[in-house]
Amino acid sequence: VLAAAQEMGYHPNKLASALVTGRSHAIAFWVSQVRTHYYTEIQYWLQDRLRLDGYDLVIDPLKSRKNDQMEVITEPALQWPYDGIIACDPPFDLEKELVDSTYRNIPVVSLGVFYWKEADHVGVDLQQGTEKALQHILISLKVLHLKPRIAFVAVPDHVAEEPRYSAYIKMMSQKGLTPEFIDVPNFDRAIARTTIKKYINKNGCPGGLFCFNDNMAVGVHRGLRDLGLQMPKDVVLVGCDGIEDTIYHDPAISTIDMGMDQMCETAWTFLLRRIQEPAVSKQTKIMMPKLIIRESSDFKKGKQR
Amino acid sequence: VLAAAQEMGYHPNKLASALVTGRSHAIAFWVSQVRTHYYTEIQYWLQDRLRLDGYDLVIDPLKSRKNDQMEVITEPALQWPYDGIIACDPPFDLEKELVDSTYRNIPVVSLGVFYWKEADHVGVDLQQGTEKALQHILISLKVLHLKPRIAFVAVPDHVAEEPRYSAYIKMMSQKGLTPEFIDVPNFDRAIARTTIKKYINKNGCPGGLFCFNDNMAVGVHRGLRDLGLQMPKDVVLVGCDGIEDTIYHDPAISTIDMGMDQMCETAWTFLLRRIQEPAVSKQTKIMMPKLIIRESSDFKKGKQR
DNA sequence: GTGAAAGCGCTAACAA
DNA sequence: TTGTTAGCGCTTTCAC
Repeated sequence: VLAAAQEMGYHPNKLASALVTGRSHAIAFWVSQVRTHYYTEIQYWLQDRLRLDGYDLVIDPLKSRKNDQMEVITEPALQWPYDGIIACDPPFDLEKELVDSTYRNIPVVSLGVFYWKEADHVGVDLQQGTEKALQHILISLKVLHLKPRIAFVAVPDHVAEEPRYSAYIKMMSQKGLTPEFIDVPNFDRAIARTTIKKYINKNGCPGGLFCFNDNMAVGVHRGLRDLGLQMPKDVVLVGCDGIEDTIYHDPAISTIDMGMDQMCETAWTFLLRRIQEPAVSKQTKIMMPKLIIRESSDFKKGKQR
Repeated sequence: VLAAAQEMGYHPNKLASALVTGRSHAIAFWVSQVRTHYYTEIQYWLQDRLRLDGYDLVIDPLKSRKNDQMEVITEPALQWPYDGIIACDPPFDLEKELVDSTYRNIPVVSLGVFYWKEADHVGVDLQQGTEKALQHILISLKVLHLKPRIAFVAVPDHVAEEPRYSAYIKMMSQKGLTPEFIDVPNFDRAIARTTIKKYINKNGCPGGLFCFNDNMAVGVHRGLRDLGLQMPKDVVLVGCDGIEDTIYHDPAISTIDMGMDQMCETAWTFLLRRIQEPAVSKQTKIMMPKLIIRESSDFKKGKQR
């Protein structure tokens, strides 16, 4: 009988079953910064993982094209009756939506550097990660006889309540150094590349550069190479996120590894648990990132070259 | 009234409406090679574009984890009653499924280097693209006084009925050169990196390297740099796909640009048309890729360095 | 055990 | 125009 059904091209209609059971087996993935490899890697991890449990991940970017090319934050569509929502670095102004969805009994788990403290979340303690990175940069600068000038490369609007930012400020004042900001208008690699070049031509090159994320670090890396600057001999570079690409640039880029695999795994465990047991008490985990030292900042490598 | 509905947290249930109208506004995206930036870029293009027309893209990878880490090709789930399917470089053994879905009246459009000739498709003529690339490599080799040894870096299983492969064979015999294959077990960047190093240590370095795709080109690029080889002075490198990352490596990697944006736009136009008018006659387009010459193969740059 | 019937939340067709 | 109703394809329940 089943074989005959197969032959006739029968496929069960998931829609109908979802309608009656109230379980769509669809999970929404909310992202605001879609077009960076960091979010892509997270998406892959999640997708792969959810599939093992028979769930689909529907990407629901919080940005979209208006008119022709502009990108604006939109309200999440939430059209499907999702069984759950995974919110990746949700913007703070979205908390309302998050409340709404828990009100509608759609479980939410947020993950990343930003997270929603009042619900299940998997966070990353970038305060510590950043401190380690800056300490490492300072040592490298000393060994390589570079000037103790460490600049922070970031998009100014995204710096409020930011652990990277506050750790940077704190560390600079602790060490008696002047904070130096290289402001980039957006997260584009191309913009980072041109911005760093303009900045250095105008202000000279800081000894160390700490970038908000790896995407910008890649752009900055390229800009430095355009100027013929060598890492770590002339300047020490460290990014943040831990995307795989950082390995393949030359020199390989040091970064703060957020441990995406663990982060995703834990977030999904939390969400699945809450789907199955809505009343379970709040689930929380804060992860410790790891500093990965590569050629772009490693003074040992610097001496050889 | 509508305001009141909003207040009470009413959201229409897309499932129910889809069930009755027979329109889910969900499009399946079939990919076999998910974890490369090429497919990611395509996914972004499509997602962004579909959203303008109110459609969701559900990623339906044709590979998934078996047991713990193995990846195997699975039958596409096709659980949702998709309004259409976008099949990106579908493997030939999947044609049966594609027939099935058209039989079930789900429109399919395939796009990429591989495509399904019997239905709507947007193809890319890589035969021509590869020829241009190889001609360019030959010129660079001559100008840079490198030996006329051009190797093709690819995964052997994926080379059957392949325009890159056949164009390479053809061009080599035309020029009286011996084809040289660097076989890489899979599409991983890490594998490409180690493989190229082993190969060169054993066989010496070819003057030119043509890589099956940009992902492998990035791995190869890194391997060459590990060996201290300089591009294009010591070896000339060209990839294929046109992913943005190729710009950011140093030296920037030459590539064959498939014109993803145009490809995606056209594919979606075709699919939407067929959804609205199922009887429309077969829609077909073959695009011409562009060779983008960058530092990794540009003899002009080569002389400066 | 096997079979009929109710109903999930909508839309579309029809009646008033 | 407005209100009522049938039914999309399943699952679940309840009767047999």
